[in-house]
Amino acid sequence: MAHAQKAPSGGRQVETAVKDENRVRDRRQQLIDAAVRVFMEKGFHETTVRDIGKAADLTQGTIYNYVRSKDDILYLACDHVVTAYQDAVRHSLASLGEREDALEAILRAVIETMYDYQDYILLIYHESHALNRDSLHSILARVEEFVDFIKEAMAAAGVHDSGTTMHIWANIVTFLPTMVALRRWLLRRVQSREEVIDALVVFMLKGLDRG
Amino acid sequence: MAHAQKAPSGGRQVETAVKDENRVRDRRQQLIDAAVRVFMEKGFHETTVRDIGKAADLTQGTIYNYVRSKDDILYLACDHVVTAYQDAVRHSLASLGEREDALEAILRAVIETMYDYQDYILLIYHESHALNRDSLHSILARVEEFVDFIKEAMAAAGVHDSGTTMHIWANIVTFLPTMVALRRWLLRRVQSREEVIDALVVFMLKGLDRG
Amino acid sequence: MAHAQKAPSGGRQVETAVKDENRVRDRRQQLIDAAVRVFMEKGFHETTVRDIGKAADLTQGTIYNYVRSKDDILYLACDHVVTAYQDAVRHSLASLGEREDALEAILRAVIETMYDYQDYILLIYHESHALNRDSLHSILARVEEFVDFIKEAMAAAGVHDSGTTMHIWANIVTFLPTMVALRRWLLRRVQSREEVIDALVVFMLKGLDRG
Amino acid sequence: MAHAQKAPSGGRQVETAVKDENRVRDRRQQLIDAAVRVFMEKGFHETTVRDIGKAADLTQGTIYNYVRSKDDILYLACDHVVTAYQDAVRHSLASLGEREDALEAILRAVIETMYDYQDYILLIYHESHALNRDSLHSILARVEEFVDFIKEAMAAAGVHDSGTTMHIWANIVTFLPTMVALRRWLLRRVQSREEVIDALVVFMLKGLDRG
DNA sequence: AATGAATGAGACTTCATTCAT
DNA sequence: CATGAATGAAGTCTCATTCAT
Repeated sequence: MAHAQKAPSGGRQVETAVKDENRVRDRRQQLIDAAVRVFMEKGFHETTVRDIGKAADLTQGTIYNYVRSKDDILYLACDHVVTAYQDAVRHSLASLGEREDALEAILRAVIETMYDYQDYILLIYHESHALNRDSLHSILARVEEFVDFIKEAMAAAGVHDSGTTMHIWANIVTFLPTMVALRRWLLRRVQSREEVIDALVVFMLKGLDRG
Repeated sequence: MAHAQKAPSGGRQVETAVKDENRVRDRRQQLIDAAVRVFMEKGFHETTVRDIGKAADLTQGTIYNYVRSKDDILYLACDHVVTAYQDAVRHSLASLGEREDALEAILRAVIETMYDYQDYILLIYHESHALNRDSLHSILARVEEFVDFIKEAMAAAGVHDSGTTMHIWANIVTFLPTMVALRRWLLRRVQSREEVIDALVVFMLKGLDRG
Repeated sequence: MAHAQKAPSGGRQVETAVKDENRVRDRRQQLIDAAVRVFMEKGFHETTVRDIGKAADLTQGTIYNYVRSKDDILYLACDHVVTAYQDAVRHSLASLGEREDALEAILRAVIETMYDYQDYILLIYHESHALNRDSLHSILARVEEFVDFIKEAMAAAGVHDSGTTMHIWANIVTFLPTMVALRRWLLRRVQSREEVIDALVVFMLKGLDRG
Repeated sequence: MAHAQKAPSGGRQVETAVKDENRVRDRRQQLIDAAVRVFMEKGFHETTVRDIGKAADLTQGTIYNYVRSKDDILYLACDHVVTAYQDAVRHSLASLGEREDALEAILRAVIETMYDYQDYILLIYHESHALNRDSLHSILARVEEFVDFIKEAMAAAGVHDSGTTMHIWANIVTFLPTMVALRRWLLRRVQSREEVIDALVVFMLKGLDRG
């Protein structure tokens, strides 16, 4: 068992045979970037480890020094992608302050970021079910955490209702925007980015009694 | 190996080596039912043609008399599943008449059917990207058709707005309910079926200015 | 799980994907003969499944229709080899009758057969530790059974002593002859087959108080 | 990469890249001890060079400074193990003197030492055929030398017969005791160490006309 | 001399598809 | 038309060995 353990904050552990942490971080990023790219293009199952290696400029043997299985790569890719999206939203909201229209700002941030990260979102929706139990749970836990984060942001923006309603609302607010990714083939034919975003913002504001 | 062609109403053609149309229909249904079942359980890529055969009580050789590839089976399964869901909604709305609350009835029908067909919906969202171009387009065409159908139903129920808004709205109405399937792992912890349905109906009514 | 089960009398089960029992028997024999040949020449670990396939005139895919793993092949080969040796001894002793010199005949049968099956015996001594637990136990059970058989034959030939002594004696009688295989590199330089056999028979007769 | 040559007394040469002979001797002993341990536990083929390194507290790179291949390690391990056993026997017999029962003492020494070195003996019988020609010949030469040593000891103890008979006898005396290792799974169920040793001594004494 | 990351050949195994019966 | 055995391409992963630092 030459593989040691590395714990990305809060996620599941992916073992590595390499000791130098900096190197692990760098090579993994190289690997993840390539994997995300090629998974988005061909899908996880159609992608071979060799494809990933080629895209990452790593030999197969080297890849397996930083990861124990192809599944690990998928996990790392999904984790990266989810984190990237959520961080982008959090970052957007960090500079929010106590504005009048905080709620609208939240909705807009969520949707706009979704627009920017469409491909990432699609990757998650297409491939996350190929994750094994542990990996999936780890990813879903991140999503849950994000839903809670949005729930709190909404509360801070003055949205109040029963717990169950807030729960559904937070789910709607985090889920409905995925439509821009999952229905883009149908939306793009008719609407521009701005139109879609505006329409969704308005729709949700009304749904949240803030129309 | 003369594969003739068979056109399932409106979809892409799947070739068969068998002449007798009735037999083709029967065997394919057998195949589809089994495939849907096993795909829902294990996923398309994890399922072997042998698995499907076992579930359908057909040998591998026989399967290939009614289908040209494993991909064909996926297409037939997806087509079946989408059609089943949409037919169920249409059926629900057929008995609608000119009620006052037609819009709410539409929304409720869409969501409730979604609840009933959760597993089917998941199958589509998980596996449709494994379809080849033609098959995917065929399925998406069905979805588009359904969105249009809902759009018209909404109009008939008195919802009027600009074309682009109606387009987005119809997309929201057909998309947001998939949340009950795609977020069930998070919703089920807190809410009952009725609560979720009611909340979604109310939310959408307001979003559509009918709250 | 397309593999059904086949139980070679008393041994562990090796699954097969093929239904026709006659075919399974024939193909397995083909496989086993080839495997024994090539294992004897190159050893189990140095032999690839492709090598076995080439020797057996079976493609790799076909092999895996009759066996689930390379380990299964080793098990089948070991089982065959042990059985062949033991059957040969039993066969020799079947025609024994109630002779005066029954004990000597037993010893001679064991040793001579060992001489004839030297290569088989070497295969067992070289590769049996590569078997997995279950397979090894199955093979060892066969050996134990054989030791008991010899023990009874010795008793029938008038050898009597305490149970523990009989146990050791039966072990010696079945073990010492393996020397002709395991020490052949050293024996062959000096002695002929007959000399070795005679010397061993005489030695054992004396050891068993029948000199 | 200039590998120089080092000759372990009388065996085949194993090259090293390191100059300092003391260091070579020390590191190799470290390596051998670890290798023997891990080979006994998992077998040669199942053991990776990394495993050996971990057990020896040496990195892979370092190992290859003292050895040219994994096969070299096996050779060193086998050589060590054979030597250890034989030295133990020789040591036992050194203090023998001109006793009446010298022959019995010899037999007892051989068997008892075999008992003590069971695991070593098993290692030889399990893995020596993985050695390459040269290495194997080197080990077998050691065995032959030992057989001759025992032959002479027997002669000194008054055992006399024709050359071929003496040769076989010496082989029996050195081979039969391996039964305590190779049949221990069957012997241990019934007999204690002392019983087995006594029975073997008695059996061999009689076989050698000294019963 | 030690380290440990990189390499890449090659092993086992799966499975969609074909085809003789 | 059904059967089910045969095929072989292709995939994942391991690991002995090398080599830059």
